[in-house]
Amino acid sequence: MTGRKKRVVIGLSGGVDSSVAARVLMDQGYEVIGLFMKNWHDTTGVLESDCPWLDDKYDAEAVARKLNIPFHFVDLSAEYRARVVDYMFAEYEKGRTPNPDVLCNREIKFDVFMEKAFELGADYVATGHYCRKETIFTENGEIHRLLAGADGNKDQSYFLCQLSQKQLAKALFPIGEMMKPDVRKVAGELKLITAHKKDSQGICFVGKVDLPVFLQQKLKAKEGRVFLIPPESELFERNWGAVDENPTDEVFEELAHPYPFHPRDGQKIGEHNGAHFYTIGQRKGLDIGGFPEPLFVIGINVDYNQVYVGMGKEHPGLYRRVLKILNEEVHWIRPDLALKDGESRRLKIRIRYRQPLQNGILYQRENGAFIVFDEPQRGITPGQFAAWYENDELTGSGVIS
RNA sequence: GGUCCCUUCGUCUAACGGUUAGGACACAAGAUUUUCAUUCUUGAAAUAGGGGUUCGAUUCCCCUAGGGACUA
Repeated sequence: MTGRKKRVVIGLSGGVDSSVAARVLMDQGYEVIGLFMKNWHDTTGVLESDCPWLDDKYDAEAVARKLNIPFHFVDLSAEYRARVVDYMFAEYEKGRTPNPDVLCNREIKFDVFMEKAFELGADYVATGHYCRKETIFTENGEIHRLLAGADGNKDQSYFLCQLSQKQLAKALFPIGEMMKPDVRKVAGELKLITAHKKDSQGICFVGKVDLPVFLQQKLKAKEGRVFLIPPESELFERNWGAVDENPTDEVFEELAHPYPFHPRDGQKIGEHNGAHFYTIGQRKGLDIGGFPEPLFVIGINVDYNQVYVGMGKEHPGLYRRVLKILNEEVHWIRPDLALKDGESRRLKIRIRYRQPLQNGILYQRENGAFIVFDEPQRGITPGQFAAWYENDELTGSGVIS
């Protein structure tokens, strides 16, 4: 069983994190191979650089050379478009707000890319994510735990919330124990070209985009109306407390439902360019001024092409205590910890990247899973992922309905 | 048709005859952020037009262009 070194393919992105991750693997005694993937080249709606992927490839290659590891290149553009970008368009078209990067990890990095890595003889696939994996052994076999990164400020476990045990089994996260400043420091000491490169932002592989422009490749703009809903609307008179004691399925369903706005609930205050370009909680881009406090999107209806807004950051339309996840969209990274119908468990949840973990209870019912937060949550947005943690372990996630 | 009252950044508005004409929202640019958002900082931006009176006019007066439950 000894002898040959374990071979790891590291996804070199051309950034600092994966660069240092490669080095860490070498220090840990693995045979390391760098593999760069090209996933996107279209620049429609992309701000900044015209050809970012080529710059990144150059940097990744330079890093591989510096570390003296083999470098390979793979073009996954077709798969990325089919499994990430098309999903994005489809979700926005339905009036939901997708998280392409979560899909990118599930469908590309830890699927198609992983397959390519295996073709190179890999035992494991590594990435520069700030998160940790721990494997425990039980009588039922190995169980892989996805843990938050040691650097609480950079923890990226959220983006991996849709991974499976099978994917996790082959994954390594070399920098999960490190703090970001230390990663940069190491890169500097190694004189890696990526040492002082700015962290990437925006959609992974695509970059920072002007979303309406990007989406207009596929979704057409069409003028619709914007309605202002007063905070005292009866729509907000929900008895949130009902969910704290023996809630029925009806109570769950009612409280987890987005507010059903209708034009008669408010007044028309402007026009927009397509309801599917907006998301819950959004402030910028409405182009409606003159109100004493900012307006936030509190609802969108793509069937009637309507956008509903509320004034002020405390508007009740921005808050809810309950969300629903369809049964088929409940995903347990730890199937062994999955709740059975009728069960519930107290845990911590976040509904977007970098949101501080929130206390709440997950209820598994016959008609779906429901998360009840201790405190009302701002901007619960259909299409986004709710990820739940038990201590510092991400045990499951699901798409918000 | 008469006697009145209004007119300031894109919008809503503030300014004893003396201010770099202020603020909020919107917008823009940066910062933060491997989703979408949020948040933070900075910036650009106006006295309807024309005449007066005053050392000095957004402010007072007079004319031309847009709104008001007094008038057979």
